[in-house]
Amino acid sequence: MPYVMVQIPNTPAPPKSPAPRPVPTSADVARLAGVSRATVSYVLNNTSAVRISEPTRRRVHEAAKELGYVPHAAARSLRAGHSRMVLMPTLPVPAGQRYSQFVHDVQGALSRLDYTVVQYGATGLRGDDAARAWAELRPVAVLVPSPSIGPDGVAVLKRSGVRAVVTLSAAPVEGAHSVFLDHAEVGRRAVDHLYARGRRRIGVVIPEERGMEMFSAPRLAGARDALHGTDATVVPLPLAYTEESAAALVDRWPDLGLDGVFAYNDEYAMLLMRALQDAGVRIPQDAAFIGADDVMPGRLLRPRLSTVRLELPSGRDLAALVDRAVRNPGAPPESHQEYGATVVHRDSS
Amino acid sequence: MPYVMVQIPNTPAPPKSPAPRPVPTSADVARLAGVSRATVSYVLNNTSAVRISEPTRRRVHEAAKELGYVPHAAARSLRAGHSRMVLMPTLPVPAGQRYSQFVHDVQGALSRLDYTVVQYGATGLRGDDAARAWAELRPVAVLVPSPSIGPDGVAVLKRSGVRAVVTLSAAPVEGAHSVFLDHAEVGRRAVDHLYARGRRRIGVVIPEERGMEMFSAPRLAGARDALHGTDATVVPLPLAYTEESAAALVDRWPDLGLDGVFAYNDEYAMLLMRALQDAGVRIPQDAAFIGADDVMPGRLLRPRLSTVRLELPSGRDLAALVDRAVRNPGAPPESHQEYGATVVHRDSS
DNA sequence: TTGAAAGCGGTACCAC
DNA sequence: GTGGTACCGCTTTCAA
Repeated sequence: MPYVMVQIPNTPAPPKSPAPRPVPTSADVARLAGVSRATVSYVLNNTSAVRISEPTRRRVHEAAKELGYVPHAAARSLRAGHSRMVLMPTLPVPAGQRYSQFVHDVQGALSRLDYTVVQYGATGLRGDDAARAWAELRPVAVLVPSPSIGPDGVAVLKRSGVRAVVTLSAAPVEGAHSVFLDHAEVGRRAVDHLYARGRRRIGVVIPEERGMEMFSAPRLAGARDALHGTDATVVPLPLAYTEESAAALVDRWPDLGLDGVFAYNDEYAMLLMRALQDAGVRIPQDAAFIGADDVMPGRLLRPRLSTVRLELPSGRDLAALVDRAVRNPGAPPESHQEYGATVVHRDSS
Repeated sequence: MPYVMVQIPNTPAPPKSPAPRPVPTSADVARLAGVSRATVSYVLNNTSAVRISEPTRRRVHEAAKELGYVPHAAARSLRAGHSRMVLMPTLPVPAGQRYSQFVHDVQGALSRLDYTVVQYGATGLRGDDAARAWAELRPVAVLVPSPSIGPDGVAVLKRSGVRAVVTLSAAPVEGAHSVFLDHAEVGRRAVDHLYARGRRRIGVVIPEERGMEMFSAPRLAGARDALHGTDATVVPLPLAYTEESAAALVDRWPDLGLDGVFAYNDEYAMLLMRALQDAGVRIPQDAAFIGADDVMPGRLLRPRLSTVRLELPSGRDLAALVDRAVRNPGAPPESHQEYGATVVHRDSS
C-alpha cells in the first residue's frame, strides 16, 4: 500500500527501507499495455464471451509479465462472491502417520476436482470461536476432522455462505454431513478382543501429552463400555511418549497385576511393550497387547503387534462427498456409517 | 457411499434450494442497529480512536449476534492492504512423524505472535507456477519447507508484497532468508559412520514411492559423496514401503554382497532390517544398519537402530525469524547454518 | 458521537 | 473489439 509517510516530530530518521515498490495491479498492467482494466481482465482470464484482437492480447500478456503481475485472490473472490477453498482445521496435536496420509489423499482428490485445500492453524480457538474464524475466510466447504464443532458452529458457517460442512466424528452434527468415525468403537473392539482371549485385568494406555484427550477419551470410554457388566476391569495407564515414562510404568507393573493392555495407538503400545519385554514380562503370555491404527512398525516388532484399524474413507470418496454437497447445498445431510473398526490379530495378543 | 444424484439434461426445474439467505454484511448489521456502517466497524473492532456511546455499542453487538454476522476476511485485508497470513505449502508427500511435529510447533509459535498459519495444498503445481499460486493469496510471509522454489519464485512473491520468504533447504535462495537443512549431509554422515566401522559395500535404501526423490536424492548423493575416493562403493536399493517389497529385496540379498545399509529414513530401515533378520542375516555383524530421522520406534527394535538426526530449528526460533523478517523487510536475508546432522550410534551399526 | 464517502483490486454488464 | 463504470465488503479519513 502506498502509505503516507508520516514524519513523527523529532524522530531522527526511520530505518530506510528502500521504498518497496507498490504491488502491481491490473490497472498498472492496463496502463503499460495502453488498454483498459476491463481488457486486461478479459485477456488474462481468457474470457470466451469476448473477442480480443491478437495484438492486444500480446501487449497485455507482455505487460503482465514485465510487471510480474499476479492477480489478487481476495479481490477476485470478493467480487465473485465465492471461492473454491476447502478449509480443514489442523488438529490440535501433531498428526500421526495415518492421518497425514489421509489428509494428503483428500488434498490430492480435491485438487483434482479443482478445489484448493487449506489447512488452517487455529491454535487456541475452541468451539464456536473457531467456527467464526473459519467463516471469516468464506470457504466453500469445511472439513472438520474432529469432534470440535457443534450445531451452532455449523450454523455460523452456513450463514456465512459455506455450502458444505462435513464432520468426521462419532455423532452426527445437526446440519452437517457426517462421516461416522467412532473412536469409542476402537476401544470397544480392542478390549472385546482381549476379553475374548481370557484377559480380565486390562490396562488402557492413555497419552499424557496435552490435547490428546480428544481421541484418547472416547477410546478409553469404549474400553470401559466393552467390559461393562463383566467380571473384568479396566485400569487407565497414563503414559508419556518417552522411554523414561515407560520405565516408570514398568516399575509399578507388578503391583498393577494386569494381564492385558490396550494402548491408545500402536506407538504407545510399542513403547510400553518393549519396556516390559526388557523387564522380563512375556508377551502375550503374561500380558496380551493390542494397539490401534495399524502402522507399519507394529508389524516389525516381535511378537508382531495386534492392532485395531479404524477405517477411514478414501480421499476420493470424501472429495466426492464434498463436491456433491457443494453442488447441491439444499440436499439433506448425508451420513456415512460404513467406516468401522476391525481387529487385526497378530502375535501380541 | 450412497450414489450421486445425476442431473439429467433437460430436467425441467433444478432442485429448489430454499433460496439461501444472502450472507449478512456489516451493512445489514448497520441497518438493523439503525446506525451507519462506519459505526458498526468502530464498535466491532473496538477502535480506540473513536468513542461510541454504550447504548449504541449494545445495539450494534445485538444486531450482529442476531444476524450471525461474521466479517469477511478478504474484504478486510483487501482494504487494509495486508494480512497476517503465513503460508506454508504442504509437502508433495505425506508428512512423517518428525515433520508433523515440526509444523505443529511452528504453527503454535506463529500463532502466539498473532500470525495465522495456512498450509496450502498446491498439488500439481511446480516451481514458479506454485509461487504464483501462493502469491495470489498475498500472505505476509511464506515458509518453504523444501527446495521447491528458486530465485524467480522468490522474486514473484516479493513483487506481490510478501515481506518474508524463508526457505528450509540445502542452498540459500537469492532473496530469501534461509535455514540451512542439508539432506545430503544426512547421507554423508550416515555413510561416513558405516565406513568408519569397516563397511565397504554399502546399500542405500531409496523409497520407490513417487514424490520422495525431493529428499531421497540428496541423501543418496551425500552417501556417494562420503565414499568418493575410497575403496568402498554405494549400491542404491529401491524399496517400496511394504513387506512384500522388502521380501523381494531380501531374496536378492546374497547376490548383492552388502555389509552395510543406510536407509532413507528409520521407517525404511526398520522394514528392511526386520526382513533380513527374519531371513537369518545378523545385524550388525553381517550387515550394519543406519537410518535417519531418529523416530521412537527405531529405539524399540532389537538391535536398537542407529540413526542420523537432522536438527530442525525450534518452532519458536523459526517463528521469531519470520517475525523479524516481516517487521524489517528491507534487511538482508539471514542465513542459519546451525542445523546440522548428527549420528546417533546405537546397536545396529 | 455519528455519518457520508472514497477506495482496496478485480469482474462483468452495457455502451460505443 | 474495447472502454467506462458499478459493485463485492470493509475500514478510515473528514465533516457535521
